[in-house]
Amino acid sequence: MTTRTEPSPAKLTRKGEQTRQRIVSAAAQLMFDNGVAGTTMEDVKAAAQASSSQLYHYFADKQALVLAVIAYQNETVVGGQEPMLARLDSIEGLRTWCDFLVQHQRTLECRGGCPIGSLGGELAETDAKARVAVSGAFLRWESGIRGGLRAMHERGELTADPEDLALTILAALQGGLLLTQIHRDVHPLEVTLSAMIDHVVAHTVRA
Amino acid sequence: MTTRTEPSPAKLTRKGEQTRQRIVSAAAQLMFDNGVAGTTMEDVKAAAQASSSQLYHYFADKQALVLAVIAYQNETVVGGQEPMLARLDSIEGLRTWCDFLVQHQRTLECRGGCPIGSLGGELAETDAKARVAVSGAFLRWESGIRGGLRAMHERGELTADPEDLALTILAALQGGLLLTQIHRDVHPLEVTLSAMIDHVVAHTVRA
DNA sequence: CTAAAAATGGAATGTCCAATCCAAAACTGG
DNA sequence: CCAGTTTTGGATTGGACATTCCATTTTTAG
Repeated sequence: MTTRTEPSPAKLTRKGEQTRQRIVSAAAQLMFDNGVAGTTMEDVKAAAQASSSQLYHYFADKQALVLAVIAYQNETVVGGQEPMLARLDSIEGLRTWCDFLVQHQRTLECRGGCPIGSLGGELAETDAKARVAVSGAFLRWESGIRGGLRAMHERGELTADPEDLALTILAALQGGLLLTQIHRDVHPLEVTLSAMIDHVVAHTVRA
Repeated sequence: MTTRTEPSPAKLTRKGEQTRQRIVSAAAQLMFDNGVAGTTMEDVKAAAQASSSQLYHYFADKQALVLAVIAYQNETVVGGQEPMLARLDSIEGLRTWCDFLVQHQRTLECRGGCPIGSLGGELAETDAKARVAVSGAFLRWESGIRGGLRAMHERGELTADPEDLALTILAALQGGLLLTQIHRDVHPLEVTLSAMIDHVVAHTVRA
């Protein structure tokens, strides 16, 4: 017998799937722009061009929608970066990734911070499920970073512990993003990531 | 003529000052525990043993109370750390500070994250005044860290730029705190701060 | 083609909560 | 001690917002 832990709404038509997606991505955008508390179900309804029935047909309540948004950002943000993370097995790849992150913040005018970190910070103390979901997203992200570093390590180019290094880089990124968001200035992110590159280089032996 | 930018409630009796303080510190604790959105004025009323009249006598609205809480945490958290930050002019002092931060998180069972960073993350996109206030608190914090590093630099013990280093350390601390909060595990903070110490040491010439 | 299941429309409900108001009490300065 | 100011009590209000409900339309599967 299979234990049904998830109250998944059974079947989902193609159309249903589309509507659900429309709701989730609209909610994700709104929550990125205005925070979870700053986003009402009415806002989501309007942005997704949906009705109350639709919202509550696909999601039991707002919390369920929030969980779906976290999963969505996990896929979008972390998943979307994985190709680039796969090239983190060289200083060159690391530089490319950092440049991308800084450039992305410039594009956003330093608004919103990290889509995942922001959700985590806002929900950690009020929604245990959300906290765990964000935790999972961070683990996946960390794992992506670790992959390349591990390769460098196994090739003997990196002397430091790839595990610790990956965790440090993710933390520095999160902190840099937060300061950049608060100050509305990319400088903190630039300096912090630059220091991380420096830090990795310091533990690298010449090619 | 003096421009009155602040709608400060003019005179404040000793008793009034006490009541105000009681409200702010109760609100600060609640907002640390449950977030701003998760804290209602009723909660504050109950915790501070105050009435509606009192809340709205001392604060125009919830946003004004939030600003007061940010100022309070600025004093409490950053101000409270300044004695320790003053000793950041040696690796020894840096280690002591980091140990304190980690130990503090252990005491809190990794709950709440950074009292200032959390407020910033939650409010940055919805309350411009709050964002600026948090920005100020971070600048003060950064300045505190920078002081000691600058001393080391001027003594010729530190080769790296104290400005950039201070910013990096603050970012790493914030990121480490966030990950520690989300994962409910001090490990991320420990590893990250440890890497920062390592990073500073790498730019230090022997005594 | 038809019955069951899924998707949708849209009004309605009830709760929560920030903010207001009218007095009354306590305190301050002269 | 007295007039003015500050502080407090506590009921009330008005709106925002999550959620529910019932009817209707659309889609799926056999």
